[in-house]
Amino acid sequence: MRLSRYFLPVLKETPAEAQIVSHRLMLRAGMIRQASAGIYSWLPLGYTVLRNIERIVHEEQQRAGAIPVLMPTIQSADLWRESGRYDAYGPEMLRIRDRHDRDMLYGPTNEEQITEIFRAAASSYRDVPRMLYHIQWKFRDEIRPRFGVMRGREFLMKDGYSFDVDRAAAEVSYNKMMVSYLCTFERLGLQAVPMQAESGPIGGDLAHEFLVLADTGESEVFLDRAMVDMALGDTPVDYEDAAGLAEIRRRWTAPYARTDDTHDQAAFEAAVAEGDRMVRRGIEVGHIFYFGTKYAEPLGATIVTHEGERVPIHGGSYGIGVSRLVGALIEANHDDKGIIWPESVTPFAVGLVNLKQGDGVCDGACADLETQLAAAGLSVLYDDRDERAGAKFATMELIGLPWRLTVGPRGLKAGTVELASRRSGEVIELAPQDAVARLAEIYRGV
RNA sequence: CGGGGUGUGGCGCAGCCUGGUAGCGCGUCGGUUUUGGGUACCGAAGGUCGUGGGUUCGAAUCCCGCCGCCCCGACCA
Repeated sequence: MRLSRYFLPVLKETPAEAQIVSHRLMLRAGMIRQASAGIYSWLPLGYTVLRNIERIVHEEQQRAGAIPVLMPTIQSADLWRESGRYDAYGPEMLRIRDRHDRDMLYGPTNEEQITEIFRAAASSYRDVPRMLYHIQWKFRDEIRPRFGVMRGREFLMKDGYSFDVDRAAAEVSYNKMMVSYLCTFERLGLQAVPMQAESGPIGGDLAHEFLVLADTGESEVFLDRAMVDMALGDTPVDYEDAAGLAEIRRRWTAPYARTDDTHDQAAFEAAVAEGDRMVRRGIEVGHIFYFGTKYAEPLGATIVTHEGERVPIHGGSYGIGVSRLVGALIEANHDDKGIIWPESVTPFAVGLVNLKQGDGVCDGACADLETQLAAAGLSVLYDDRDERAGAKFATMELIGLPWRLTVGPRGLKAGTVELASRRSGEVIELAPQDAVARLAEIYRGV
């Protein structure tokens, strides 16, 4: 993509309304534009990142055995009356009336809908376990939307649902999702710590929130230092191995890690040595919980067991805030110059800066690089504007491309271009074809 | 919903107290400059001053209503 033909409305000055760094940088980098309070348009750069995150979530969900569907944003109130939540949900639910005066709503979540879909098709223990999920826009009429896409009213969420014959089986599904979440966040380059969450009406410990540590987080969190650099790394993940999944969950939930909702200071002090106690702030990016038969019972979603007994389906619900993750990623990856995208979500693999636009040799070298990068399957944003070098570098830094190729007459005389890392600042000079090979190597398997 | 702010070209702001018909910086456009970290100069375009009403010879400015947006609190991916 050539910048002269792209749509990238970057801002030199910081918009006054943006209070936190991710919001400021998203506006400045031309990723989003506010439509009204808590509602945003996604501009090309932001939309690309959003889709990249979506893609990773899709891949990891399906790897864990979840099956993609797509449910509507607008729902009928009838189902919600059946579950009893139409009245329970409160003003946060956007209620709409259609031309026939029927009560509709813009879905804040989809438990009712998915349960209705599943109950119509499932009749026996042979129909479970199943996990269905979708990535769809939600609307919650927050009292006070703020922080850009971190707390919007309209937001993109992955919500998944598991269906099992009993609690023990549901726990296996739960573990699959927990591990899937660990894999997902790790691929996104985020350290998201699973924390004991309020377990709701069912009890037990099958409820966790995943929090990214960041000073601008909305929740206060208490955790054992051991959680901070825990990583799956090369740990093999086999979603068919229930015992292995349970072991991963055990390991990741052993150290103390709780939000202020569930925090118990005495337990914290008993479990963690003073020097390892961390009190920080966190951004909630995921939430998994087992809700038992909460929806299956009122909605009559039942299956017949192997023994011939009709039982309500045991369900679980698993959310990832996809649009929020864009903000969380920036909160976790930025410096005073701008964003620093992880390779897994960057909108372009590399930025290309031509230091002498209009010079035949430089222009030609850049065009060659474009071709070679495309052949290697690498996306490139080529700043071909007639601009000063400093302005070009600053733009690349602001929008956070992790790698930058710089082409100038000085280097070309020696047959080299510069490859610079946004994260480390390191700059190396090498032949153009070697730079492409190096980038291909970096992005292999990302 | 309670408390505190704010609304003036695309962005950031001044002007408002003390009414006289709108200004600055950035950006944009046309030139010159051909640039190794936001270059300089010349020229230009662009504004129903959120909105409705009132006071006045005259309102961005004073008064009243409404709306939008932001911040602080209780809820949430």
